[in-house]
Amino acid sequence: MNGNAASGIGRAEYLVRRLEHFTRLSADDKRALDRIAAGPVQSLRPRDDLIHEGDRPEDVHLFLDGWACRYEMLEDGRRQLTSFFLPGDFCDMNVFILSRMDHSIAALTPLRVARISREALQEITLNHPRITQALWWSTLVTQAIQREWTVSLGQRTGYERLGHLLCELFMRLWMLGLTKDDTCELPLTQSDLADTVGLSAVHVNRTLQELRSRGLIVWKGRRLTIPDYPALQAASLFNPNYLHMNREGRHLDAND
Amino acid sequence: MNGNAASGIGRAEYLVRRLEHFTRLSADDKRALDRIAAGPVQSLRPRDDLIHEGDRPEDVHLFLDGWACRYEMLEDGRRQLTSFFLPGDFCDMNVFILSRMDHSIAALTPLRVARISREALQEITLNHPRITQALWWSTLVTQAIQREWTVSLGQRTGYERLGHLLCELFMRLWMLGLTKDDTCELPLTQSDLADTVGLSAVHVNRTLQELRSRGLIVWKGRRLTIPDYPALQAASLFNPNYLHMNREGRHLDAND
DNA sequence: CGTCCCCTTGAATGAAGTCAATACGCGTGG
DNA sequence: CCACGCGTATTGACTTCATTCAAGGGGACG
Repeated sequence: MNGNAASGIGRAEYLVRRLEHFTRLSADDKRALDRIAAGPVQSLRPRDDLIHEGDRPEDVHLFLDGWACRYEMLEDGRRQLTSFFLPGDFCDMNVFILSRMDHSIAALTPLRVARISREALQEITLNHPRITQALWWSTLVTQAIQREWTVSLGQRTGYERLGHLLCELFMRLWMLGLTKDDTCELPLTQSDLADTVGLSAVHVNRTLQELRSRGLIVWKGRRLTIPDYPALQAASLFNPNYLHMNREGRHLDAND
Repeated sequence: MNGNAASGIGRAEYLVRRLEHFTRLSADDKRALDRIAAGPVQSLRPRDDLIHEGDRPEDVHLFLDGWACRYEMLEDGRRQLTSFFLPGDFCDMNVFILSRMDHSIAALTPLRVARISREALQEITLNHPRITQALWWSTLVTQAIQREWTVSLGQRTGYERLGHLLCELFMRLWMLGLTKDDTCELPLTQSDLADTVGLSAVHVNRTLQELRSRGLIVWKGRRLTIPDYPALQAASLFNPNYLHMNREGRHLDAND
C-alpha cells in the first residue's frame, strides 16, 4: 500500500515526517535515520504475527508500510487491541531490557517492517541528541495515546469511543501526509474496531450506522471520509492536545 | 502513613526495593538514589493536585509516602483514573520534553513527594548505567500496566476488572514490602474505584459485594484482605507476567 | 459458480447506569 | 456528651445500553 517501494521514497521518510511535528531535523539527522532504517526488511501478510507473546525481544522494529496492531488475548479467546502502528512508527525502543514479550504484534494489512539492531539505535542516540529527544517525544506521545484509550474505554460511550478513535487515526495519518482533504485509508474490519473499542462487532456495526446517518462519517470499502471534522471531534469529546503535535521541540530545530 | 518520617527510613528505600525486583543494586547505586531523592519534599492533602493539566512540566517527582493517581477529566465532568502512584514510584522521567501536561496528578491520601531536578536525574543516568537500566525497566512496566488496563476496560467484565485491579495493587504493594500476609492497605473510596474501572459507584458497590460473598476479598475500613490469592487471580484472569517482577535484569546484578 | 469473509438486521437477553432514598461513621462545635 | 453535618456506603426500582444468537446479503476471489 501507499506505493513506497515503487516510488523509491526514503525508508525513514514517514518517521522523519512524524518527528518533524516535534522538531525540525537536519539533513544529517535525516541521513542518520535513513541509515538505521536500512536494515533487513520483513514482509508480512495480514494476520501474521510480527512478535508473539512470550518471544524474547531482540530487535527494534520500524514500520515502513501498512498497518499493524499490538494486541493481547485472554485465556478464553477475548482479544483486545492496545495500539495501532502506522508507517513511521517504532515499537518500543527499549524492549530488549525485558526477557519476554507480554503482548503480540500482528499485521492488519500487507506490512513491511525494518529491523533495527540495538547497536544501530545506540549509535544514533549517542551521536544525535536532537533525534534522541524526538524519539523520546514519540515515546511520550505513545504513552499519552495509551492513556487516552484508557479514558475512552472507561468513560466514553460506544458512540463517542468510535468517533474518538477515528479522529485520532485521521490525525495521525494527516501527520504523515497520508490523508487527502477529508479522506484517508481505513483498512480495518468492523471486528478489528470492535476489539479496539471494547464493543461487540454487531454493536460496532450499529454504531457506525449511527455515525453515518448523522453525516459524521462516510466509510466505504477502505476509504474513510470525515466531511465535518470539528463536528466529529465535538461529538466524540476529542481534544488533540495529547498528541502534542505543535512542534513542542521547536527550540531544538536544526537550521539547515 | 507507613510512618516513614518517624522510622527514618531512607527516602529512596521504596524505590530501591522496587528496582531490586529487576536487578540488584550496589551500595553506591543506592547512595546515588538517596542523593537524588534528597531534594525538596512537598506534602499534599487528599484531593490536592500535584500537577494540573496544562501545567508546564518542570521537575520529576518521586513518591515517598501515600497514594496518588493520574487522572483525566472530560469536559462534562466524567473522570477517569489512568494510574496509581505508590511509594517509590516515579512520574515519567522525560515529561519536560513536552510543553504542557495533558493530564493531572492528585493525592488520594496524605502524600509526600520529592522533587527531583532534571540535572540530578541526568547526572545519575550518565554515571550509573545499572540504575538507568532499572529506570528503563520501570518505565516499561508502567507502560505494560497501562496496556493491561486497556485490556481490562475493553474485555473484562466489571467483576473481573475489579478483581484484576485488586490483584495488581496487592502485588505492587507486596514488591514494596507493604503487605502483611494476605492483607494490605487500600485507601480508596468506591467512587475512586469506579472512576478507575469504568463502572458507576453504585455498580462497584454491588460488584464488591459479589466478590465478598464469594469469599474472594475482605475489605473493611482501609484494610483489604485477599484470603485466597490464586482464587481471586483465576476469577479475574490475572496473569502477573506484565509486571516483569522476576528479576529479568539479574545479569546486571551488582556483587557487593 | 461456489466459498469464505465481512457486513447487516431482528429479536431476546443480560449487564450496567440512573435516580432516589436510606444508613453509617466520624469529626466538629455547641 | 450529644446533635449536626458531611462524605461514603448500601439498597431498590426502573431504564438504557450493549451482547448474544440467528439468519440473510454482498462482494472478492479461486
